[in-house]
Formats: sequence, structure tokens, C-alpha cells
Amino acid sequence: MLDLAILGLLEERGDLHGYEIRKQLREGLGLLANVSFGSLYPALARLEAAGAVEATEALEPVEPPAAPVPPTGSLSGEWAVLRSRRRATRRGRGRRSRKVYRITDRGRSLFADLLTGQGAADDPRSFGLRLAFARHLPAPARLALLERRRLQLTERLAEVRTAGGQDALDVYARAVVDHMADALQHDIGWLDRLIETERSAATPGAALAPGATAAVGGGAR
Amino acid sequence: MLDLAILGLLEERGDLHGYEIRKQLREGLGLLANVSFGSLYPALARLEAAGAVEATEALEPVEPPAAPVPPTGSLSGEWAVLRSRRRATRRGRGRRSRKVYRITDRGRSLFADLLTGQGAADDPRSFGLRLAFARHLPAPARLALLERRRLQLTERLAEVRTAGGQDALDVYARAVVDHMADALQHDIGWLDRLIETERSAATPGAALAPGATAAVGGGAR
DNA sequence: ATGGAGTATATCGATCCGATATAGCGGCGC
DNA sequence: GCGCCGCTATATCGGATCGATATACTCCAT
Repeated sequence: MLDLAILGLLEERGDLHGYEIRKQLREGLGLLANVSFGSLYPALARLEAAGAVEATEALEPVEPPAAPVPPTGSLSGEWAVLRSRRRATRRGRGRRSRKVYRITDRGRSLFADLLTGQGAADDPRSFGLRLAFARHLPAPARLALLERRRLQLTERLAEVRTAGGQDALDVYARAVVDHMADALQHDIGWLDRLIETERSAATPGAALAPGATAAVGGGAR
Repeated sequence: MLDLAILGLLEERGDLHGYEIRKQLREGLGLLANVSFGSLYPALARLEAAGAVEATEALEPVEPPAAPVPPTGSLSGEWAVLRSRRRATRRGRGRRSRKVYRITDRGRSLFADLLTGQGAADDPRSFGLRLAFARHLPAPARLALLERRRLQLTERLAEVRTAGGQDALDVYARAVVDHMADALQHDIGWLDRLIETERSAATPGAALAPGATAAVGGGAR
């Protein structure tokens, strides 16, 4: 449920250690907000135990070069350069432990499973996340995701309408229920636009027309 | 966090036992959905331990009348009548254990605290719940609640806009972020309408004008 | 140098959810 | 009549997440 977020981030952005993952999730995509350490570290441990990610302990020892950060050369980029430079100027005992995580093939397959995610769907965060990573999904699965979500929202709207139908509600409760229905309709409209764009990008006549998905950006602003 | 919902329900609807509380929360107000037993029963136990509610074991014994459902006369209404009628037609050993909960003065005071709830505010469910029970709040506190929420949403919108500003996002991620910003603006507009209604209902000139809050129902249709 | 701010990992307790266990009861069909 | 299904009803368990907190190292300003 945030395994998906972690795997997606590792897939798209490369290396990353716990603290960075949290930062990117809080800043990068405005979706997940929060994601406290109390959930992040257990999740990373879980993923590592499941073989979906590999952790390389990147606390460089006192000896200068002697790479104990061995496989896969240039992952950490300019950031690691700065790091080792600082270590050179200041005294040894390279900074803190710091585990850098890398996604495995096992993890990539798990990521694909979580993305389609037929098993248990519902909540809005989960959907937003899946859609944000929809690029890694084949076109039909993308469409299925959108339509499944649309169905869920429609059902929810019917429930809320039923709840709002009873007139035992006072002004404030009614305002809340009405607004909820309104927001749901708004979301459904957005999904409809996305679905239409997705469909027209896959029209049989325009089989090999790249760049056709350029106008997806919902109804924002 | 759902203590508020339970207390509010007991305050407005009277008696109620666990199963009924869940039903009313799922159907009655479309807000909270879910509220599984796994959270409800612990919450009830918690509230009972805190002295906010009193539980009367209402498994009526074999003897017909002999009220062990003693204080506060006509709480359970027609529902209890049906219940006892059925017991009369079928054999004794009145059905299942069934604890009926009643709110105490202690609970009412706790309810008031949770309603204003300066301590930790944020999440949307909590706000929706508070607003739905806003009737039990004095007018200034009501206004404060709305404005606090408005401020939070404005801050969140700024964050989301910042996140959307970076152009490293692909079409789908952008669609998600844009829609999130859009939904936030929609919510803020709704709050603005509520705030205005609330303000105009409290204009100094129209001090004793009841019924002035009749047009609150947001933009819902 | 002292101490605050930022980086970094980890754990704790509380809350909540979904699934599941248990059990009384009414009605339906055959 | 009798078995089974489904509704009412309470309770517990494991898993996920959050917020707070502990710990430690580094950098920079004073």
C-alpha cells in the first residue's frame, strides 16, 4: 500500500536510502503526504525480506578508496562525490550507517502486480498512486484501472445519495453529505475525461500515432 | 477519532448497542463508511473505561417484566416493543447478550472537547464529522472550525502546486497532481460559501433572526 | 568550542481495518 | 419437521500506519 510507492520510486529514480525516499514522497508527488518513518522503515524491511529490494550498507570505512560499495558503479551520482570529498576534509569514520536500496527483478515483478492490483482496490490514495505510475502499465490495463475506479465511485455516489435522501439530517449534516456527493460527481467527470483521452489514443484507425496522449491533464486549475 | 462519532450518535439518537452504532454510521451518515467492529468495540471499551458511556447488559432474563433496563424510561422506542413482542411469541431465554450504551455527562463534556478539537485537527474525515455535528457547537466555534479547515486546505493547495511545478512529471502523474489541486480548490470554494452563510447568519443587525441558516447546503444538487 | 539545524535510522504505543470465530434466531424450501 | 441460509450481535487477531521519541553524526554560525 506504500510498498507500491517505494518500488515505483526506486524504479523511476534509481538508488535512494530511507530518508530520501521519505523526502521524495512528501515533496515530489503531493499524493501521499505523511509517510512517517514509523511506516517507512518497516515497509523497507518487509520488502527486503521479500527479496523485492536489496540494501547495500553504504558506510564507507576509514580506508580511503577500497570500494565496499561494490557492485553497479555510478549509482549515487554527484551526491556521493560531495559525500566522500567531505569525508576527506574532515576526519575519517565515514558518516552514518545509511542503507541504500535498489529494486530487484523480483521487486519489479511485484511492482507490476501491485500496479494492476485486482486484489483489493478501493481507497483513493492507492488509486492515485497507481494512476501516477500508469506509464508502466500496458494500455488496456490502464483503461481497466480507470474504469474500475469509475465504477467504485459510482457505487459510492449511490450510497451517499441514499444516505442524503433521508430528511432526518440537520443543515450541517446535510451540507456535508451534499458536498460529498458533489465531490464524487466531480471526480467521476474527471475520470470520464481521462477515459475518453485514453480511448481516443487507442483508436483502431490511428494505430501507430505516438504523442497522442499529450492532452491528458485533467480539469485542473 | 471515531469516539467523536460514537458520542455524537449516542447524543443525538439516544440508546444504541454496538451493532446498531455501526449500522447507523455506515448508512446514516455517508461520511465514515467502514467503521469495522475491529475498531468499534475497542473504542466502546475505551469510552466505557473513561466513564464517557455507561453500558447496561440488556439480556432480558426469563421473567417477563421486572425491568433490568431501569433508568431513563422511553429511550428504545418502538424498536424495543417489537423486540419484546417477539420474545413473547417465541420461547424465553431472551436473545443474545447485547450491551446498550448510554452517554454520560462526562461523555457529553468529552464530546464538546472533541468537537472543537484544537488539539490535532487535519484529516478530512475528522473535519466532516465535526461539521456534521456542528449544531452542538456555539456559533463562534463553528466559524472557527470552518476557517481553520480553510487555512489547512489553502496550505495543502500551495504544497500540491509546488509539487506540480516541477516538470519532471509524466502525463499521468501530472493528471493526478492537477486533479488534486482542482479538488482542493473546489473544497475551498465550498468552505467559502459555508463561511459566508455562517457570517451572514450572525450579522449584528439581525441578532434574533432564526431560520436564517436555511440555505447552507453547499453546491450539491 | 558550543550549540542548533539538518541528515539518518530505528523503535514504541495507539489506532484502525479486514478477516475470522462464535452464537442466537427467523424464515425458506422441500 | 428439519436443515440450511442469512441476519443480528459481540469479540478477538494480525497487519498497516501514524505520531512521537531516541540516538547519533555532521555542518555551520556564533
